[in-house]
Amino acid sequence: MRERILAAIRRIPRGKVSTYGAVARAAGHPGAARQVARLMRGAVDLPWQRVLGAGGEIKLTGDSAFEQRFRLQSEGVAFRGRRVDMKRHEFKFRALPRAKADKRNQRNRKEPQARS
DNA sequence: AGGGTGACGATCA
DNA sequence: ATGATCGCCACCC
Repeated sequence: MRERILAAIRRIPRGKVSTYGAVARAAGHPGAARQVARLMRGAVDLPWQRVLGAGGEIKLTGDSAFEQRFRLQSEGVAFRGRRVDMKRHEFKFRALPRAKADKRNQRNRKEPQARS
């Protein structure tokens, strides 16, 4: 579970954001939003600032909340009041990594290797 | 086993 | 918009 979640978070591109719940679902663990958050507390090398609460709200408190906002604005993410303008910056994951891989293969499928 | 906790989320007053 | 409530789930006493 840990790896799938971290992988999902790392897929969020610069200038885009997602939510704890969406990351959990994308990793194949619907309902595990809290675990996503928990997991980020020790993880290094992670674009943690791109993960927000539902609706684009920053769930951190105190200084870290300010830092998250600062880092997001630094990469071009616009806020509307206290929340991120999800309309413009929400990153949509493509189903499960599994299904995703299949689709990708299907599309790139043109190798005339089917002979024998 | 039992109870409390949280970078959550959906719902309702 | 704000606060309360409840469901959820892995951890940690």
